[in-house]
Amino acid sequence: MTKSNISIKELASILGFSITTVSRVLNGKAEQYRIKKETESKIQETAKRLNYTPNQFARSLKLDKSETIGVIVPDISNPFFAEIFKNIERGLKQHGYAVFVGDSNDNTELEIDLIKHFVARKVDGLVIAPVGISSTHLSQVFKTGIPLVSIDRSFKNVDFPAVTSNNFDSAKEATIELLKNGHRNIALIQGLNQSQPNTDRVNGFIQAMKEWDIHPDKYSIVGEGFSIENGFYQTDRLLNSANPPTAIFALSNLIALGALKAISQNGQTIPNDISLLTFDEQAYSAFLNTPMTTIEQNKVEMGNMAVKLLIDQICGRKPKIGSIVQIHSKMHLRESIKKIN
Amino acid sequence: MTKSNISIKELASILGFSITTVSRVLNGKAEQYRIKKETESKIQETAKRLNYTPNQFARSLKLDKSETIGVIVPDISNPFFAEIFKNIERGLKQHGYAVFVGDSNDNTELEIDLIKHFVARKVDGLVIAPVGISSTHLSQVFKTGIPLVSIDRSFKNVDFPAVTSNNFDSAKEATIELLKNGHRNIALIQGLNQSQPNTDRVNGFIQAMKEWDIHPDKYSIVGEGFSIENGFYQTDRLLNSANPPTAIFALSNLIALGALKAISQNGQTIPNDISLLTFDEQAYSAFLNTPMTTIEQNKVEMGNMAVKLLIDQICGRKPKIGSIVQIHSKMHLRESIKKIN
DNA sequence: ATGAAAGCGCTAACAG
DNA sequence: CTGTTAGCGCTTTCAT
Repeated sequence: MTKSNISIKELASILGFSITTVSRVLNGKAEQYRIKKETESKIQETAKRLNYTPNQFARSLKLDKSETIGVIVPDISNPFFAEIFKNIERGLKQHGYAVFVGDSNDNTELEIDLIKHFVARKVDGLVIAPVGISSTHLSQVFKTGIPLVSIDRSFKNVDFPAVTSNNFDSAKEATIELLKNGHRNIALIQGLNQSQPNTDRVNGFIQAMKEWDIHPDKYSIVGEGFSIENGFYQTDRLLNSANPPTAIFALSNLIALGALKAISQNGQTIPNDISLLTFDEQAYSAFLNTPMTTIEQNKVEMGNMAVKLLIDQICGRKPKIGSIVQIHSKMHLRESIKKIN
Repeated sequence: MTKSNISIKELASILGFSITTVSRVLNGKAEQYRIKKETESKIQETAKRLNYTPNQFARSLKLDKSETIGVIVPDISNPFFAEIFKNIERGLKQHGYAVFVGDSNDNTELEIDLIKHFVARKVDGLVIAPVGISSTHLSQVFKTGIPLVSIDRSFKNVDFPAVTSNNFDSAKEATIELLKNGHRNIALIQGLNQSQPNTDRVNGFIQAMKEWDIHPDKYSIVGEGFSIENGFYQTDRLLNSANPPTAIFALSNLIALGALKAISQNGQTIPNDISLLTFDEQAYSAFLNTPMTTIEQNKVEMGNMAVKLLIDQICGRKPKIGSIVQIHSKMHLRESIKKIN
């Protein structure tokens, strides 16, 4: 239904030049084909005056590329993904791409569906924050030759590049912060088991404990999802257990929110009764009654790197097999950790 | 660079039918052209087997429509817009559209730019959460025949439809809640002056005051932006003024966050020292030290309605001039308002 | 019940 | 320095 604009053909006939010449000028190839300066400026000027815009479909059909990228996230209403996305969109736009978004709603079927959809529309590349654990569908598209980068989550034994946070190191660093403050009986509330970021974080936690010679009997690892409910349930259970922890390490902001609720319902306060530390800096983190110590993933860098890795592929620079770029996170030390002896 | 799929031409030659026949079957027009059942099923079957997918560009070029919608938001990392967007994307996908997103970064120039970009890509329609106060560029595209609906903000004297919250009514209702609890000296901290939602909310507030016969000298309206900084600055000022308010009504979640900080820095607590009420329900609203009373806009309904209004236009149902659909908001009464006498 | 052929708007190989 | 022309993959008018 879009109102049809002027075509290159009409433009040519109005100007009295051939289609080719017009096309060349409009594609910045005047120099290359030694087109007269006068001709060039005349064409440029009339094109502008008549508000000529090239028909993308004809272009894409001819060139077999769309100048379009598909981005898929598990949940765009999650600020973490929204912020990453914002940076990806900005970067891609600067490179002249329009971006399709799909929200997979944390559902692999939907993710596969979206990929097909985008492939049918001949996107020049794909940036995907994958739902989960399986990656075969991703390898499949990548093998058909579509540039691809995965973000937030990576996979083993896979050809396409990924950008993630340094989950292992930052979890370890955060744990050490707890240890330095005298905590030993620490409870880690984890997110989705088996997902790569969760595994890395858990391993970082365990490594710190190992290095400080804390016996596994001393601490606990519980939980099974990045949700408020999981955070609430586990914290409530921990607080009412025989040997409640002195500190809780939550692996996501939602888990922390659930923990907050359980702590307050149990009549306890942070950090007097219990210390709390969490992944994911949020706008409100510093504004909670007790400003929260958090680990902030660098969403700007992650987005930028994803764009770079994608553009590299599009320009024919093949990624090193299994290349995973880790972006450094940053800890915000605030008042939710109590020093004990 | 996308790996070229099989074309209708190849398909035809493999099958031994003409391109025309194949095209007809694949477009579900077998019946209409009385194509033999046998022929039809043979074509369908091979198409599926060879994994044929039509080339969208060729289709779009021929049909002059893209089955694509452009959506523009001022800030996708703002959960309010992200959630609305999520619903829009879902609805549009169900109608077979792919959706381009643009983030205007609260900048009208960028918004105009994105519109041009999307128009050049011949989107079949546009959903825009406009940055601001001017709407001439919107009227312009709409006049060229591109279906358009604006969301969150509406404009006067404009032909395209809009969906917003019932800002006036919900602000009035919220104010009355404060009044019923005995508050008179209320400070309203507003957002972007002159923007339609802000104006409506301020007017709702004033109307409530009028109906309760509260003289304008009693209350105050301050502030000039939907930001944390504005919330902090104004609250700090109010708390240290000669006649501090007993309640603050914040017109956005960010303003409330700033207020929270100022209140805590001044050594005061909610609701003992001061009551607080705010627009925008957030994941953390109920988890703050004092669970916050909020006004939640119905983002699901807003998104769905925007999709409906757009599809209506695409299907040729012209919108009533100046039609603005208002979606009802909902108040969450929690513990941040103190009853005083 | 099926096909031939034109044409959507553009680029690029080939031809001066 | 500029032009002619083929063809990208599809839909559709006109023929048969």
